[in-house]
Amino acid sequence: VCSFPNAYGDQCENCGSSLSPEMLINPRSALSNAIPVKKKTKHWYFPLQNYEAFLRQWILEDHKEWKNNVYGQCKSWLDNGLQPRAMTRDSNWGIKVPLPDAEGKVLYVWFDAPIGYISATKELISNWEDYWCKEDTKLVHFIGKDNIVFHCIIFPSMLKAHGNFVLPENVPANEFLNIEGQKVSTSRNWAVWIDEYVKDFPGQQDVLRYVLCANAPETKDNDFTWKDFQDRNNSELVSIFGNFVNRTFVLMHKLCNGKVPPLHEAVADDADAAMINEFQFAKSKVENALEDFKFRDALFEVMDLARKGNKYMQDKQPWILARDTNADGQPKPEAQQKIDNCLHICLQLCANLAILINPFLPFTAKKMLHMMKVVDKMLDWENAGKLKLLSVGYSLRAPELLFRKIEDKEIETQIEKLKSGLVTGEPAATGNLKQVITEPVKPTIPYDDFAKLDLRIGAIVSAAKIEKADKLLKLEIDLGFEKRTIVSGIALHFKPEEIVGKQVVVVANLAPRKMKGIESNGMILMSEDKDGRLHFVSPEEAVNPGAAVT
RNA sequence: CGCGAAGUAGAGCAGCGGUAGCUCGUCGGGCUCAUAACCCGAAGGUCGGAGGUUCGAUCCCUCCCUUCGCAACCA
Repeated sequence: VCSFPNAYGDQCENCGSSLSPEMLINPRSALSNAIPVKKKTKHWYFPLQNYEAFLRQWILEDHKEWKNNVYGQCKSWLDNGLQPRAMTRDSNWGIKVPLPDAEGKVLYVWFDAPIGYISATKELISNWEDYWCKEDTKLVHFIGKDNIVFHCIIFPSMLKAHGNFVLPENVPANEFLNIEGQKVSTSRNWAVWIDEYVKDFPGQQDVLRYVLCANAPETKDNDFTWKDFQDRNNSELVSIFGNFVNRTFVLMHKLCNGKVPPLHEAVADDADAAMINEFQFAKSKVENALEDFKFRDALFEVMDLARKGNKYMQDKQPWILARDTNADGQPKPEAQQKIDNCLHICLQLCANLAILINPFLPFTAKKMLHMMKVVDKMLDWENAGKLKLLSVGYSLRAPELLFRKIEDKEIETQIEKLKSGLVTGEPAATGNLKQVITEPVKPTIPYDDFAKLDLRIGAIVSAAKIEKADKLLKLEIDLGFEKRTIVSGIALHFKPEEIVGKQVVVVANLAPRKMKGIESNGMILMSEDKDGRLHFVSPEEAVNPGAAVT
């Protein structure tokens, strides 16, 4: 349609046209550059169209609560009409089709991958059927947006066809998470590798968990940035959550002899009651958010409870009450009772926070258990919302910091690491046009400016070092219609004898210039890679010298 | 070209017909048990753009722009 040379067999990245493979002009293999040949083949199909009615009812009517992106995508597929889908491929690797007449056939990825979910369960536990076949099982697929149709249309149809398996209850597909503005790519090494993270931030696994959850792309694509990682750690985990737990423990040791103080009903006030109510309230808010797959909101509610704890303690000011002393320097009994009440509630709140944060930050919950000297069992979810998790009179350990501040320098190191590890310029053969921008793109120019350049293919006829010049080579270039002398600053990168015969791109109408007394008539185009090495820009295969580059 | 999702303060998100809000960040003041929180105050948004419906639109309609995804021998 637009004659874009790198158009794929399904869609053109340039003009966006949908293409069938046969519509391609002059098709080429991206790997070998060979001309494709049409072949006859045979495949096994799944009659997806037979499940259209079922899917319409099941998704469009019975699961209106699914997320916008998921529901919309499914509706679009169903409205366009389902087609039979090939479940086999011709390939020399993969899961072989176990049929006598299926030589050279393997199963389609999306046929065997989801079945793999089931076999993985089987591998793991003996009662695997409880997870896949019982009516009260809730199957939920946590996926990214690019996999929606496979988990909502194809796999459910397969399960339905079999008949004995439960269907997904929900498929809360997320959008994409980028890193520092660019798409994650392990092949380009644009990623945060867990093993390296653990080395660089030992014991801080929960920080990454926190940031990834708090910033999850639940409704739109999102960015992971190291700055945000630092901010969320320092201002939320350290200052709000960590600080609340820390100040509670410090005060408990200072004002209550390191023991859980009693709650004196006689002096308890509305603020105490209100704070206690928040326990149960927070529990149900977290619970509801989790049930709705709103993990960001759920985590926010946990933090919000810690925030309320900070405020409660601030309003109570036990450290001020402690100044109301008798002659012996000890707080008066009534003051002490108020202090007891405040810290009793703050400590029970810490226990509650441990339970609520456990699904998100398990290591942090464990640390808190240690400080509180209680058993793992306390973290059971049904304990959330309760007031008497820590027994009165029980002595607790000294506080240990749950989180530590992350310094600017650490963040800079990570950003540097990320950028320096980036692998740029994927092979052109992959047809990937989205190159990494290593330096800013120059201002836009009109086409006419570009047209002023006369670029030609030339062949290097001879090359020689120029005396008293480290970097210069004197090249004779054959442009077909004439031979030219061009001086090029590439002597540090190539030996003269190595480059003779090579075809290169020449700027043919560049103003002549003298270098070391030799007149250079043109310029050779080079590309510099991330290691500073130079590479010729050359035609993929030999063309006639003088050919224009446009 | 088409289809789906998204575009709201520096960042991350709510709101979805009636004076634009939350968390974090920024600036000023108070307080201080704490890796400091909390309180008070302030700055910062023509809610992607243009039309339309309405007494009134971030919210409804139309068109447009931008980003991501959309049947792979990738999972």
